[in-house]
Amino acid sequence: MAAMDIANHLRRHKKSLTRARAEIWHILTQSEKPLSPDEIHRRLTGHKVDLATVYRNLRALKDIGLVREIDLREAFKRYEAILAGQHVHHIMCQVCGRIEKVRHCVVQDMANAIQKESGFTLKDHSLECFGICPSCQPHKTKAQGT
Amino acid sequence: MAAMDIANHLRRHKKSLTRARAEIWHILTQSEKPLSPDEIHRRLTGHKVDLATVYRNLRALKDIGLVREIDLREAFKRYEAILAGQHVHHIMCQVCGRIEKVRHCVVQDMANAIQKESGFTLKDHSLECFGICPSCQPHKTKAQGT
DNA sequence: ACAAAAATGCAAATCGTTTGCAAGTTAAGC
DNA sequence: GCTTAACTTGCAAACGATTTGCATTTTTGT
Repeated sequence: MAAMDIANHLRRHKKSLTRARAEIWHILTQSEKPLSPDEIHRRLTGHKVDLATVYRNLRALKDIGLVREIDLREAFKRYEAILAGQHVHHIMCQVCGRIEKVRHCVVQDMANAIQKESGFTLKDHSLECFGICPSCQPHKTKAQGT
Repeated sequence: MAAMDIANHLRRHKKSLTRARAEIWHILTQSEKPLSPDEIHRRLTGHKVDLATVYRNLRALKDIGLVREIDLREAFKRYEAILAGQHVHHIMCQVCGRIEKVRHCVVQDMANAIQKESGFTLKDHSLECFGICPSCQPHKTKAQGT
């Protein structure tokens, strides 16, 4: 999704390109990691934008495919801009909380196996990883479910 | 985790094997799919157990590795018993909500790639799939982020 | 059986997120 | 540019899942 296209993309879905929307989109595209609604809200600099508006816009952007919602087992969800159809997963350090992107993904390889095993057609998936980042090694952490 | 071992496992962690705990564990081991705290609560038949107690026990069981917490993009989390070190993922039908297990998992194959790419050591991951189950084909659904 | 530790019920509190509504902003056509 | 309909926003209240304080009850280890 090129930055230029956002206005058209919104228009196609009968959505307006509002100041809040533009600012939120800009913040997301500039961030190296997915952000929580609250983090986004705190980064808004211009005119006052209500947190409820941030939530409403994140949902709107998600609904039309501009934004991805990510669950890293925190108390809240995170959001990131979907750029150029990229397929991204994340790995979060269980010690320091650092979040990085993981571009390698083998899940599509599972599609056939899943199709055979369950008869489901795979449409989408969430894959989030947890581990220990280089600077936190060799800490130990408690086991977690998968 | 053999059913027999639960008492010992709890004892090792200074936890008691209470009636509520035993009942919740039984319900989880008998379920074919992960259950929400509320579903578990409603399935409790014996003496009255408060919903808060269900939450406290699920957390306790999760903390000592007997239970796995699962996020299927619903408003709540689901929980399932971890039996015999099984490694399980899930696929939920985007049309009817049916949930099935997916035993095939290729994520471990990603470990090396992730290690190289980010320097993280992979400790754990969440992989939940969404698609269309056999009886709901060939419905169409809106796209979702990954 | 006892004392100490752990768990429970109940009610209130949290906290992320959503919603109703009146007022403000944006889009589309003229 | 102006006008109206459609879409958004701020604000406050509502929500729903989950958590917590505390007095009481149950379980544990001896």
